[in-house]
Formats: sequence, C-alpha cells, structure tokens
Amino acid sequence: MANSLDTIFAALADPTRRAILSMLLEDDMAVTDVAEPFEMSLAAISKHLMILTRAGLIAQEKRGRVKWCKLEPDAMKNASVWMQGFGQFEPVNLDAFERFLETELDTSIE
Amino acid sequence: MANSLDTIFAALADPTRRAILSMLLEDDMAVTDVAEPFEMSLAAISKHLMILTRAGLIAQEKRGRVKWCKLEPDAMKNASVWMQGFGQFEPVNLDAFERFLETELDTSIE
DNA sequence: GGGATCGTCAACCAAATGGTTGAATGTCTA
DNA sequence: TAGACATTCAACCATTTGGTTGACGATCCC
Repeated sequence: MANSLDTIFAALADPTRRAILSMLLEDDMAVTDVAEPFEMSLAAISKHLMILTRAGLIAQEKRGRVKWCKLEPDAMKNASVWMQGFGQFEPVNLDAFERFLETELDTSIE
Repeated sequence: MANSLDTIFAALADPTRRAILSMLLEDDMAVTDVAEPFEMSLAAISKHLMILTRAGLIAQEKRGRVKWCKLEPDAMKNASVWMQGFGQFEPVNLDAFERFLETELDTSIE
C-alpha cells in the first residue's frame, strides 16, 4: 500500500532524502537541480526521488524534458499523527525546525 | 550521535518495532512478554529492542534476571518537530491514532 | 548444588539498500 | 537533421538488515 508508515519512515531515514525534502520546502525543482549540491551521481539522486515519490512525500511531473519535483506535505500527516500519540510535545517551535534544517543540510550535503 | 533522525526514523520504519512501541504505550514489559505475541524468535525481538534502545525510543532496565522495557516518548520529539515543519497538520486526532494502532497490530503481529 | 528461566552472543543466511558506470530514451534547439 | 541536454534503465558491487539456530552467562528457587 502506498503512503504506509513503512515506506514513509524508511524514506525519511536517509539524510540525503531529508535534505532533498528540505530543499523542496523552498521551491519546486528539476531533478538536475536537486542533484547539483550533492556529490553523488545523478542516477543515485533519481533513485532517491523515486523512493520519496513511492512514499508519497513528493510528486513528480514531467514538462518537456524536465521533470519537476514538488513537496507533497500531506503524506507526512499519517506519520505525524502516529508519532504524536506517544507523547504530548510542545507546540511546534519553528526556530528549532530551522536550526534542524541548517545542521541537516551541512552534514548531509557532502 | 544517538537520537539522530537517521536512527529514529530507521527504527520506526519496521512494523514489528512500531508494534512493540504500541504495546509499551500500555505498560512497561519484560523482554519475554514483548516477544510473546510475535512469531519470530526471542533473539530477533532482542535485536529489535536493541535498535529501539539505540534510537532512544525505549529504555531497558535490568532487575534481577528480568529486563524491563519502557517507552521513552521524548526521543520522538525531535523527529516530530522536524516533520511538522513540512505542513500544518490538524490538531492531533486521537481516534485516528487508535485506529492506526489496531490495524498496525493486526498486520504486524502474525 | 542443580535445574528451570531470562536474555544475549556468535555465526550464519537471504534479501534489501545505496552507490557506481555506461548505455538508452526522449526532448529541445540551432 | 544533428547535437546537446534531462532523466532513467540495467548490470553490477559492497554493506546493512532482519531473520535463524545453538551455545552461553546470569539469576531465581527447590
């Protein structure tokens, strides 16, 4: 089944894929542009994007020869609901979130 | 680093481990009792518990010959904050959460 | 002490994962 | 039409993962 917790959490477990999601938070991007900051091959990034797509975390739309990737934030909702059942967390702290993004990008883009 | 998003999401990606966390939501349990509803070996469950412990999602404490496992809900907080940055989700729906638990237990305990 | 119980360790195995390279496909543009 | 560009496919490789079994170290209790 698509959007299962299995595939969503597995997709999120990889730092490269989380970095890609963070990048897409800014704007939609073409595959080549997604791949640019990473040191791995374009084919590897293509595989990562396929995994994110199968998990429902992003959507890909081909226009001409360019395939655009955009965030699909609803897919994380199931997982988020599941997680929040385990504790009452403080209201979302967006400052903390932005610090996460910075350190994540620093450590995963290499 | 312990409690990194890598290890937390990887730990959550396995249905057996999520089922274990759901069971521990009810009460602390000994390793043998955790293993009881599953069809796999005790050694396999022991490995799963080690992965959950390394991720910081549970804590294990040995009293006598029995090792007690208890939920450590704070560890999910980082991951939850990270996820919520990607969208404004509705306030937590605990009914939906309980339905998740039921279907998850049905499909992962075999 | 001796036997049952609790849990882990070690060695092993099959399958999945994350990466590579090179060829192939499709599309734009001069 | 030819070439450049965007992306994926296919084959391959090393490592990790999730499971098994059997032996082992503690601990409880008679």
